[in-house]
Amino acid sequence: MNTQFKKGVLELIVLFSVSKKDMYGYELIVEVSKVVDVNDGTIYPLLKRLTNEKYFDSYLVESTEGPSRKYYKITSLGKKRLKELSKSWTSFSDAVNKFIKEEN
Amino acid sequence: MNTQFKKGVLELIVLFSVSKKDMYGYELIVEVSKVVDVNDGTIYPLLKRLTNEKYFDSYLVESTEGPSRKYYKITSLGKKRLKELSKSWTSFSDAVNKFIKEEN
DNA sequence: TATAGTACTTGACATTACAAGGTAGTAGGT
DNA sequence: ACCTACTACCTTGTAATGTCAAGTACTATA
Repeated sequence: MNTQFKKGVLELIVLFSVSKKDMYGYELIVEVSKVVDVNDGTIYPLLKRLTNEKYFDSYLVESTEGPSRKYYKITSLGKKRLKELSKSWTSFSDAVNKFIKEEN
Repeated sequence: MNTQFKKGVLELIVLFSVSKKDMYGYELIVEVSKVVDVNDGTIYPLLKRLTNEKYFDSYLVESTEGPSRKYYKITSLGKKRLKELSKSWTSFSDAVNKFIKEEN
C-alpha cells in the first residue's frame, strides 16, 4: 500500500473510530488495520498528539488479559476537528476522483 | 486545505495531467491548482524526481513569452506507474470513504 | 528602464509514517 | 521454574514528501 496516501488520513480514521465509542490503543490498531495497513509505532504517537491537542481525554482501565488499557474518549473539540477533517477529506477526494476520471 | 492529504496524490495528478498531453512546469502549476492548492516549489522538484525515475522525458521549446519551456512527456514506464497509482488511490479512497460514512 | 509575467532552481524546515526495539502483564504448556 | 504466545503500551531513529522563502533569468510593454 502507498504509505503517502495515508498522510493526514489516519488522524481522520482514528478520530472517527473513537467518536463512535471509547477505545484503547491496541483495539484501535486492530480496528484501523481493517481499513488501512498501519504500524503500532504510528498509532501510539498519534494518540499522544491528539490527546495533547485536547481532541481526546484518556483514562486507565485494568484488564484481566494483560496490562492496563489506556482508553481514549473524544472531546467536544475533537468532534469539531473530526467534522472539519471529514469535510476537508471528502471535498479533497471528490476533486481528485473527478480529475483522474476526466476523459480527454 | 490539509497539506497532508496531498502527499502522494500530487504525483498521481501530475502523471495524469502529463499523460493527456505534454506539458511544461508553469502550465502544470496552473492546471494542478484547479484541483488542489499547490506551491511552485513543490511541482518543480517533483518533475525532476519523476524524470529521474524515468516516468517522464523532457525537452526544451523556445518561448516568445519568457525563458524556454521545459516540456515533460510521459514514458511507457510512466504510464504503467500511472495505472498502478490510480488503482491504488481509488481503492484507498473508497475504503476510507466507506469507513467514515458508516452508521452506528 | 522599470515593472509584470513567465519559467525554473535551491536549501532549510515541518510533518508524518515506518521499523526496530524495549517494557510488562497474563495464561498455558513442559 | 521456564518458555512461549498474546495482550498492551511506548520510544527512538530514519525516510519520504511537501512547504516556504529566496534567488536567477528571460520577454514584453508602458
